[in-house]
Amino acid sequence: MGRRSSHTPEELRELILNVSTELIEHDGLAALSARQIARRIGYSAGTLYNVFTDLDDLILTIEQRLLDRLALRLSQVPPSADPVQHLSNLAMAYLAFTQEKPRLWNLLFEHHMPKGQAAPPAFQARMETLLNLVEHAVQPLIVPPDAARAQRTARVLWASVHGITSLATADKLSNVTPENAALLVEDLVRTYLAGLNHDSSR
Amino acid sequence: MGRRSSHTPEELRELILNVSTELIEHDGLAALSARQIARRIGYSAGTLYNVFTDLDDLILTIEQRLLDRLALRLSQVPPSADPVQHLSNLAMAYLAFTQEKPRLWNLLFEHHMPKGQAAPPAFQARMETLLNLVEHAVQPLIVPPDAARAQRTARVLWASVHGITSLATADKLSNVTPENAALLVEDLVRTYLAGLNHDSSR
DNA sequence: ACCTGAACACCGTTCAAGT
DNA sequence: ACCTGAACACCGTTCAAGT
Repeated sequence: MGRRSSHTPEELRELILNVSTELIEHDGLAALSARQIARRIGYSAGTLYNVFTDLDDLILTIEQRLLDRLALRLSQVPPSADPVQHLSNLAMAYLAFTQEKPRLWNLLFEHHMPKGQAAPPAFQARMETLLNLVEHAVQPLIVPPDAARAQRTARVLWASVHGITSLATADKLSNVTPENAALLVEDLVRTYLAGLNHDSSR
Repeated sequence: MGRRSSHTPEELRELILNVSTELIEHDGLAALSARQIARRIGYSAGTLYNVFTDLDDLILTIEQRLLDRLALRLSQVPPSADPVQHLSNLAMAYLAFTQEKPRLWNLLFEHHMPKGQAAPPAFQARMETLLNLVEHAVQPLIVPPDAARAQRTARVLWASVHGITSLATADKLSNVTPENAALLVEDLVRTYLAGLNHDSSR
């Protein structure tokens, strides 16, 4: 039928991303299909391939936007005089963010790169940004200052909070539910941080 | 063509489970398909549905076997006089187990129940068994004894170690890799446990 | 009783042909 | 330049028909 031109390329791209995001949040990654997206935006499936190289490309774009939104959210957490309180606030903001659209957030961990392929640099850069935020918040608690230890601490915290939130969302672990995830995250952060300067193995 | 009878029902069931496990470990859950399994076992796809109600049923069976093997492995961790050391050993055994067949282990978190459906009781029972093992190991560290606190502590530990191992496997978080996952797990367990009796918020 | 093969309603991706 | 529709090689699942 030739050009329809009812949308600019940018509009079309947004349209595809929005519809895809809705599909994922509503029914999970498994419900996402090129043909389904096409149906909803009123184009043929082939058109998707003018805008994205393939579904992986589309999905990675959604993931990156999600990370950007999380970074924005975390950067808005008000500073706190007490570093422990600040880290707790960050963890809670993270938890709240993931629980707003749990299926969408889950996308980050359901979706895997093909084979041994690593995530693209743009993706990793966003992860770095988020980790740096945590690392910075952790610094004051590492005495004497130790860059390597701060790095490790930030990663342990990040991964642990991720573990709690993702199990809570999946509802596979008894008593690890969305309802008490906050309790567990709070426990983790406060107890782990309390242990930082009392660890006999340090 | 009618009955082939070259396998007893039990043999057929094992055959399907084994081939499926290999497919998942080799290429991930996405590579598992009824037709692919059928091809490899030399039956038609329809036969799978004589043995399992659907692919979800098959996958859940594999997951339960996996949890059984992990429970066996953890139960073989030699007792240790020091509770912290024992929990560290358990965490390391868990980590080692997940890294032996990372894609297979990932199945537990890639695969989701349809809609708001919960995991079947048999699945949850196995999870309980594993958690009880950790809970038991945690008891000596909770003074004075407090059942609720021990439960929470065990869940926080479990979910946190899960978070580290799963991020390490997915290779999405910089410096959280299979190579240094052990370092991070060790850090988490020792620091968190050190904080148990030094947490000012307790 | 057990198994097959065709059928149905789906996929992702490509690309010649149309405007 | 942009888009379509057909084509190709796949899916999960069901079920009449065969032995």
